[in-house]
Amino acid sequence: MEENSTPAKRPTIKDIARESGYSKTAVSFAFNDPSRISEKACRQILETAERLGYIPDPMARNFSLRRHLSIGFLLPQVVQFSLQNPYTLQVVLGIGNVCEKYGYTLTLIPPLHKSITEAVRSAAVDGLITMGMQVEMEIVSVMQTRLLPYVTIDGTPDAQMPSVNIDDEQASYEIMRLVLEAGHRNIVLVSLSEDAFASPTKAESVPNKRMRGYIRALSEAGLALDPSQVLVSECTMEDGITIGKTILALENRPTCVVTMSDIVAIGCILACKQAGLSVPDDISIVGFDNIDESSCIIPQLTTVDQPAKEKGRLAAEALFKMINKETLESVHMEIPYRIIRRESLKKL
Amino acid sequence: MEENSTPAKRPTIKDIARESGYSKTAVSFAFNDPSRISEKACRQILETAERLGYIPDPMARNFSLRRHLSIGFLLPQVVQFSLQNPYTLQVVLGIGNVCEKYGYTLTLIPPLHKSITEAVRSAAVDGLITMGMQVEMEIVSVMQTRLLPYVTIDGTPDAQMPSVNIDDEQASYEIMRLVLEAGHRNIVLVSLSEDAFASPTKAESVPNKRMRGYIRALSEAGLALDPSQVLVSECTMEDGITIGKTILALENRPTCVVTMSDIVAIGCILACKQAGLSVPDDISIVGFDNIDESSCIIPQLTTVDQPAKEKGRLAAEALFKMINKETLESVHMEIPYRIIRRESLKKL
DNA sequence: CTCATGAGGAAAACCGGTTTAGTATGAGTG
DNA sequence: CACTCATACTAAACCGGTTTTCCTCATGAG
Repeated sequence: MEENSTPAKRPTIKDIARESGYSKTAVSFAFNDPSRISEKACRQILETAERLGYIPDPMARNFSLRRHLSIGFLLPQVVQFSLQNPYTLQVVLGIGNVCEKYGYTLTLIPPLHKSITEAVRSAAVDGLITMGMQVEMEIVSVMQTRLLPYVTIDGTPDAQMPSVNIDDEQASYEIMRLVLEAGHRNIVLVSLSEDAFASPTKAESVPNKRMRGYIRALSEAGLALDPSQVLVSECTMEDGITIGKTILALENRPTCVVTMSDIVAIGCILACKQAGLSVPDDISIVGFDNIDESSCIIPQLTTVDQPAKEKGRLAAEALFKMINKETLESVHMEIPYRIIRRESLKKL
Repeated sequence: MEENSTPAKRPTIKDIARESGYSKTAVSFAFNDPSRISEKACRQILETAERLGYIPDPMARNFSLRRHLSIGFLLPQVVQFSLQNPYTLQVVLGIGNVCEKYGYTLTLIPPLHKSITEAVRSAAVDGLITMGMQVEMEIVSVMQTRLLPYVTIDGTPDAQMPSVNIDDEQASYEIMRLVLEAGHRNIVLVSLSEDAFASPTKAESVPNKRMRGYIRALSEAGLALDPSQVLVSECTMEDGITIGKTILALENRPTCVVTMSDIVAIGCILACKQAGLSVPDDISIVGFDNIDESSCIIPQLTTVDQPAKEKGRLAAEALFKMINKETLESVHMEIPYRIIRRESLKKL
């Protein structure tokens, strides 16, 4: 207010020190530990600060204290897709609740123009939660070099890689058995495209684990998997619709479509409805995740229930333990899932 | 790797300078502006950095460069509620897309234990987007004192308050006219509770503007508004269900419920379904926002379509203009809305 | 009276980068 | 040959806080 000619500059701790007649140290104490100075000094300093409009620079504080008070969530896809997938959203919610509890903010980190690697190099956070990460990835070594704590959800458990997962292979095996027991033999599988974090060896990626589960059930039933039975989809409803149309156009239309994501499954259902087909009378559809929408849509979706919010919560709690140095070793959490049988799978 | 006995410390620019035989300045140039040094020096420095596992500290860089490379979104409620409301989520998506474009991260800022004021004081961001903010609020003066650019969505336009809005009063007026034209006279209004940012004078808050629109339409039809006709709800589906039950228990059950939020309206619909009542045959329900779910639910919801993602986009674009000092004055954007007439409103 | 103690506060180092100001060297120029 | 200029580099200041170290002085105990 006083200095209205200059382009407006915030007062610093030094200004308050000078103006109040005390030292920088005293000003710092007035804000952080008033017991260290006299009441009179504290009062005068705070009054001066108020008068000059001084608010301690958060960046300078955090820099000095070597902390960010924020944890990062590395978006698996562009913002749009990531948050539009209810499964991912629930994960974010779980993380966010924990952040709230600890008084931290949650930084959403989109893959930058540059690259994900660059995003991780420059991320201003105390720890990072990622989805679908595997040890071989470049960003892992970046996080390690930065000594940045991290936890991955739906990634590959490893000594170097704290993780939160369900038993994807077993869950997939079980739901495929359900499909087979319902009498289906002509089945199309819809896998998920490995997203942003492309990796050389994806043997242990979630889509691969699930695929192994499917295949195991199929081969126990004496069925081999023909590559033409497998399609790949982005994890979006739009892509689910596209895939649905593709499937309906197949000359040998399957009796059941097994997807790795409810949001894709719902896309398929919509495609069927648009084509005038009935689910499950004309074609059965199976999902994965059990998002809220899956119990609302008609027909209700047969799927694997996995507690997304809980995954986020556990990952975040583990991350905070690491940030606070309460944990030294890499923890691996495997949480329960449930097979949910509903209308979209019909007995032949 | 070399120093495995000590508790692991990251090398700093000074270490690289010493180890490579060049100065800190040279190391800085090697990473930021290689043209300023010789190729040989650059090569040696980068090689040393690689060998020692040096990654420039983002915090120190940002501090030195006086920037955060992140913008903040002040959550209007706890994380859980904010992101579970599809309207808010779309706003976040719109903001996120712009952040992505500019290579910024998006920091979600929950109201801290401390207080929202404390959260804003210590937010490590280059600018802030808020919802429902009004000039009188304490956080506004904090942002001004911090010289932190900000834009509010669904807040009160003001010389001090850049904003993105629709014409809430007119939209509400129009949808209420629709209700009245359909013959309804026994109407209950469900307003929204003013959230976290309590304010002394809320004359211009969005709920109040909408209420004015409703009242104008009502009085034009010769109807006065009895306070008992107005209920207040949190902006969550759960609270919508509760409100719905409350309404159904009224002795003089209304023929139409007009809400200020689709998510609340959907809650009411669910409450009606649970009670075995038909919407709209037994009771009509009207919403606001036109979230995606509103066109999926049965009955489809009569509502006001407002472009949530676009609101987020515009707010973020304006904010970046302010951050980059391209705009000096406070901008106010008012964008179009559309009245959407669908099944949930029945003609009497 | 002497000495230990503790309170209150200041000076300076520190966090890890960027940037300004300045130096040494060698090439080009009239 | 003296002068200018560009190149390649360094030292030191700087960003705005926190924290360590140290000084001074008043107080109370022995």
